[in-house]
Amino acid sequence: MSISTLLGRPRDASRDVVIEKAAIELLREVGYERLSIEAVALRAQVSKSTIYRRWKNKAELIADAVHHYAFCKMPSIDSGTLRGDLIEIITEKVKTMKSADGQLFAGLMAASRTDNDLSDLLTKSMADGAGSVHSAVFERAIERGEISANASLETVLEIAPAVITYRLFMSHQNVNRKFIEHLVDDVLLPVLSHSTTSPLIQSK
Amino acid sequence: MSISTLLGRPRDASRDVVIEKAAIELLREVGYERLSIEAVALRAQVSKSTIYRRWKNKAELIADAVHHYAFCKMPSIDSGTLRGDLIEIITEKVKTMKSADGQLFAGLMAASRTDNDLSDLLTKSMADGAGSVHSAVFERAIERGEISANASLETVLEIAPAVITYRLFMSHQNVNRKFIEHLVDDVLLPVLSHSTTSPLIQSK
Amino acid sequence: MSISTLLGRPRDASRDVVIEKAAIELLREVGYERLSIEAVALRAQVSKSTIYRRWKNKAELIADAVHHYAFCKMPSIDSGTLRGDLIEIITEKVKTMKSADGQLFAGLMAASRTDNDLSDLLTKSMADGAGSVHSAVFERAIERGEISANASLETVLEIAPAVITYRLFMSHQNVNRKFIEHLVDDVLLPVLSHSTTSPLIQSK
Amino acid sequence: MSISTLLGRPRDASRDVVIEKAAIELLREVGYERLSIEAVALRAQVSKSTIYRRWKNKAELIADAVHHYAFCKMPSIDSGTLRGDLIEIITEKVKTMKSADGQLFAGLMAASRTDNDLSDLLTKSMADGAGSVHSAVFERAIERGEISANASLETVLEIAPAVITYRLFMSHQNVNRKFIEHLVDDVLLPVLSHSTTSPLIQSK
DNA sequence: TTTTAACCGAGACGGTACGTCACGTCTTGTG
DNA sequence: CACAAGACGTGACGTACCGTCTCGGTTAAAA
Repeated sequence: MSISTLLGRPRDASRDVVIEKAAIELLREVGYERLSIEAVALRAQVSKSTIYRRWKNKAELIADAVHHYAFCKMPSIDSGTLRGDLIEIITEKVKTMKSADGQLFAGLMAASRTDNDLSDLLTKSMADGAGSVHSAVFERAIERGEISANASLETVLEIAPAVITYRLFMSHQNVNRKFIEHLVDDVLLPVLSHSTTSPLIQSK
Repeated sequence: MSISTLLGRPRDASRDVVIEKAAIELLREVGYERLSIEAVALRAQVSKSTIYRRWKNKAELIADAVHHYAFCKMPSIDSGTLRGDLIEIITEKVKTMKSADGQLFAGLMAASRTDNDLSDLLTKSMADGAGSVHSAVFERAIERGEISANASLETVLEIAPAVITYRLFMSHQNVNRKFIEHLVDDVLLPVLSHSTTSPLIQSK
Repeated sequence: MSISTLLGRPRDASRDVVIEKAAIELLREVGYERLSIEAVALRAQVSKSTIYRRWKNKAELIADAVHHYAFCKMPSIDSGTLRGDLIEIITEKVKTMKSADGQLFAGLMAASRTDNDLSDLLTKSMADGAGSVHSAVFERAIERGEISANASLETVLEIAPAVITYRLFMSHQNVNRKFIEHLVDDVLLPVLSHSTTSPLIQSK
Repeated sequence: MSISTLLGRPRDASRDVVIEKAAIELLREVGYERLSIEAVALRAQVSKSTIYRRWKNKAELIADAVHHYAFCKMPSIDSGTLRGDLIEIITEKVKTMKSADGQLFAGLMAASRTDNDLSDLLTKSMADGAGSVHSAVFERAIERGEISANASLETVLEIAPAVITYRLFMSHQNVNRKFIEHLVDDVLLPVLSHSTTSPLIQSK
C-alpha cells in the first residue's frame, strides 16, 4: 500500500455514487433482468464507458450497488414483551421486503448467484442491520426473565430470516399477521424456551 | 370441450421429453441465465419453432422441465427414532442439493424470480417429493409415542426446507452433519414437542 | 450447383437492393469513413442484423453496393471531330465525378483498398460504360481519316481515366476546360497520331 | 507577430521524429484505417496528449509523417539516352511502390480522401522528390538534342505518376518492364516530341 | 533563485460505432 | 397441421478509439 499510484486523471469518486444510485433505482423499477447498463448510464448522466471502466459487467455493478446501499434503518422497538417485540420486528422487516425494496431484493438475489460475496454480505447486513435492535430486544427479555441468559439467540436469527425470505421469494406464500404470530408462537418462542431449559428436560 | 381439432399432423409427444431433458442438462451446465433456447434446440435435435409452439418462452419451458424432472427419489428410511429419520432425510436432501443439482438448483432459483409459477411448482415439488416419505416417518413416530398425533408436522415442513435452502444458496454457509443435528435437536424436535404439549402448558 | 439448399425462410432479395441503395445514398452524403452501418439500417428500414447476415462488414457492403450501382449513362456524342468528341466525353465524365457522385467515387476508392475485386470492377465499369461510346467515336474518326485504323485506342483508355482520377482525387488539382484541352491536344491526340505513323518514323 | 510566447518548458522536438516514425511503421503494418493514435503513442513511448498537442487529429499526423518521410531516395541515373533514363526512373519508382511501401502508399491514398492537404502534400512530395533527378535527366536530353528546350516536361510529370498510381492501386493491373516500355515509347516520348515540334506542324 | 507557464505521462471522461448474441416472431418447403 | 431451417426486427451486450480533460510532476526561460 501507500505509494498509491497517483498517475493519470483520478477517477471521479462521486460518479460511483451517482451510478450506483441510478442502478438501485432501476433495479427497483424494472428488476434485475430488464435493467440495462445503457439505461443506468442514461439515468446517471454518465457514459457507458465510464461504467465499464469501473465494473466488469452488470452483475458486478449491481453487486456493488446493493452492497453500498444501506437499506434497513430499523426503528427502535419496545412493546413490553418478547413476543410483541419479535412480532413487530418481523412485521417491519416483511413490510420492507414486500414494498419498494421488493424488486431490489429480488435483484439482489439474482446478483447473489453471480457473486457469492455479495450474498454473504447481504445475509450479514440483514443480521447486522437487525443485530443491534435484536440485541436490545433480547437483553430486555432476559432482564424481564422471559428467557434465560443462555437462550439460543443465534438460532432465532438463523430461522426467522430464512423462513421469511423463503416464503416471500421462493414459495411465494403470503406472510401476513397470522403467519408471523404462528412463527413466533410455534417456532421462535419454543426454540428459545427449549434452549433455556434444555439441560434439564432434554436427554440426548 | 374436447372435440379437440384433430386435424393435421399430431404433435410428436416424445419431443417434449427430449426437449425438457436437453433443457435440464443445459441448466446444470451453464445455469439459467446463460441457457439459450437455441442451444436447447440444438441439443434436442429439434427446431426452435417446435419449442416455441409448445412453450411461451424460456421461463415456461424451464418451469415444465423442472416440474417433470423428478429430482428426489428419496430412499425409504427407518432408523428407529424420529430424530434419526429426520437427520437422514435432511442429510439426503442436502446431499442432492449440493452435488450435481447445485447448478440446476441455482438456475431454478433464478427462474423463480421471473416466473412465480415456476417457483410455486418448485416449492410444491420439493414438498410433494418429500411428502410421502415424511408422512411415513411421522406416522411411525406417532405410533412409537415420540410425538402426539396433533403435532405440527406442517410447521416442520415450513422450516426445514427454508433454513437449508437459505443457508446453501443465500448465506452460503455450509450445511454439515453438525448443523443438521443442531437443526433437528434445537429447532425441529422442540417445535414438535411444543405443539404436542401446547394445549397444556402454554397460556397465551 | 442447383440442389440449392431450399431450407428455411428464404432471404428477401428485395432487401439487398434497398440496403445497397441506402448505402450509396449515404456514401454520397457523408463519405465512406463517416458512413455507419447503423445509419444504413435506419435509412433502409432494415435491422442491423439483416445487414450483418448478408455482409461481413462495412467494406463488403460498400463493395457490393458500388458494384451493383450503375453510375454512368453516357449520352451519345458526335461533334464532328475527334478532338471535339474527346473533349466532350472527358468533360462529361469529369462533371459526373465532381458532382453528386464525387463522394461516392471517393467512397468507392476507399472500398477498393479492402476489396481488390471491387477496384478491378470499378476500373472495368469505367472503361465498359464508356466503351461503347468510345468505340463509336473512334470508328467515326477512322472513317473521317483523322486517325489510322491501327491507332492505339487502348492507350488512350489507359491514360485519360488515370490522369483525371489522379488529378481529382489525389493531387486535388482542378480539372477545367483548359486542362481537358491540354490533355487532348498535347497528350491524347499526339499519342494517337504517333501510333498511326509509328511504323514509319519510330525506330526502336 | 512573433513575440511567440517563449515561456514554459519548450517542446521536445525530438519527439516529433519518434512519433512520425512510429506512425509510418504502423501505417505500413496495418494501413490507415486500422491505425490508432493509441497504438502510435504506445509504440513511440509517448503519451496520447503529446500527440494531440502537436497535431489536430489522425489525418494531420499522418500528413506530416508522410511529408517528412523521405520515401524516394532516387539514385543518380545516367543511361546515356532519355528513353533509358525514363525507363530506369519509372522502374525504380514502381519498385518502391510495390515493395515495403505498398501498404504505406495505400494508407496514404486512403488518408488523402479525408485530408486533401495530405494528398496535395503527397503529390507534391512525389513530384519534388523526383524533381531534381528528373531535371538532370531532361537537361542532359536537351543537351544531347533528343528533345527541344521547350519540350513539355511538366506534361510528362502529369502523366507518368498518374498512370502508374492508377494501375497499381486502382485497376490493380501489374506494371512490368513491358508496360513501362510501352508507356515511355508510346506515350511519354511522343508527347515530348510533339511539344517539341508543335509550333511547326500542328495547326489548330 | 524563485517564479511561471508550458510540457509530459497517465489515464478518466463523454461519445459513437463496432460486430455479436439471443430473443421471440415470421415465412418458406417438406412429410 | 407439424416440423426443420433459418430470415427478420429488436435491443442489449461488451469492446475499441476518438478527441478532450484533469491530474501530479518536470523543465527551462524570465523575473
